[in-house]
Amino acid sequence: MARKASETRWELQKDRMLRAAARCFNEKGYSGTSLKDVSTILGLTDAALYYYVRNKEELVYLCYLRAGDVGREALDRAVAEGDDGLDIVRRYLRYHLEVMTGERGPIAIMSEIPSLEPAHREEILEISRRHSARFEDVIEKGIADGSIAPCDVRMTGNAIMGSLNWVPKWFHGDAAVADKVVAEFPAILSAGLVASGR
Amino acid sequence: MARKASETRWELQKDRMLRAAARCFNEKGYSGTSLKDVSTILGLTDAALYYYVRNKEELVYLCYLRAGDVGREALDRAVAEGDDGLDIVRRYLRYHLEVMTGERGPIAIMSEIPSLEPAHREEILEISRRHSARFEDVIEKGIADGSIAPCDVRMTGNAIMGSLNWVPKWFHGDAAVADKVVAEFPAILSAGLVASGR
DNA sequence: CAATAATTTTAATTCGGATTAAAATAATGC
DNA sequence: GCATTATTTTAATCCGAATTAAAATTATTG
Repeated sequence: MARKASETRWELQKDRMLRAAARCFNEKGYSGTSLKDVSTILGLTDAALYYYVRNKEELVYLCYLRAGDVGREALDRAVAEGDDGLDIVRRYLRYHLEVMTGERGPIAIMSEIPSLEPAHREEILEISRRHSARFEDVIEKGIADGSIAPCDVRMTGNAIMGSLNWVPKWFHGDAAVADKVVAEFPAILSAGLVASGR
Repeated sequence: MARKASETRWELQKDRMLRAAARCFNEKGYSGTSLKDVSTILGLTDAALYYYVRNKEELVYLCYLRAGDVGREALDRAVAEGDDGLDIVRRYLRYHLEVMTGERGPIAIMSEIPSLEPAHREEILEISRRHSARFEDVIEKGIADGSIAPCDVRMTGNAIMGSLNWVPKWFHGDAAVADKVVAEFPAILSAGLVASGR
């Protein structure tokens, strides 16, 4: 109830909880994850989670909100720092993958949006749609500036984002693999975009 | 598609059930799907499903087995009919996508392997691993025959399979989109593989 | 048509994990 | 050290979907 005075500690614990939950959801699936699984990672009792969250649905919702933030921040940064469209795509992929496979991870795969309650579902869907649209805009920009070969922007976006979204399914925290993912994936996923003559 | 000449009514209904279940699982998530959701699509009562399957876990398991079959058949056919490594990759993608987006679909996304019971889980994991390994072999073959540019085979395989696995997440049966997916995806996903000079 | 098997339904029951309330412990400010 | 607030636990309860058993319906076969 009270959540004013010591927001720092509260938020730290809550963030730990969200990371633990994301890990469970990604690895064990949503239905396979009980609140006990999450709380055990934190060294707590399942009931303790209700101090931070109203219910399991909200736990998923917050994981997805966090996932959305991470994606948006990566794209923001790529747009801010990047050069032409192709460069922005590659930076975005690298930045996003760095977080996914790094200390702030894991990031929840948004597999269970439909089981969110309507208001939350709409919000997450909107975030998701907006992110895809922004990414497609970058591809279009790349086509316009000549760095990216003309292509079906929607399908290409779907292809790249799908691959990215699936990463947490097979990446499970191995640091050596993380380096390889960050090093290889941006090039692999953007290889098909490169305009001829580059 | 190796369909038996005479399929019993039981087998036909069971197949309908598996497709209905795959659709529910993909669209509503596993936890969001009740047996009632599946049975309603078939015009049945939830309890009727138990005539075809021992329990919900087995329903998932059979959906995944089916998904595995579809992938294997597509790869078999691509290997049988294809030319060099790159051609096999492209055919595989096309064949697999044709089934995913066609009449036999939808195909279940294997998101909930961890919640399968141990024996089933191991079996599905093994099928999944074998499929990935076969796909990576094709990429290696392509590198050897010069059709595919040298690359990190494991990462490249992960990238392509991830994108493929995610398709049922955003494709929901629109025939026009299906055509576009089949037409565009194989090229998009294999574009990065092409050896220079092709 | 009778008889048997196949399929589905009705009507419970079960069961595990989510949720809650109250109590206990730990932290913090004065 | 005392009072207040923050955090966690204990110990239920709740709830809904999975599951089951028996009955009812529908198909099949000789």
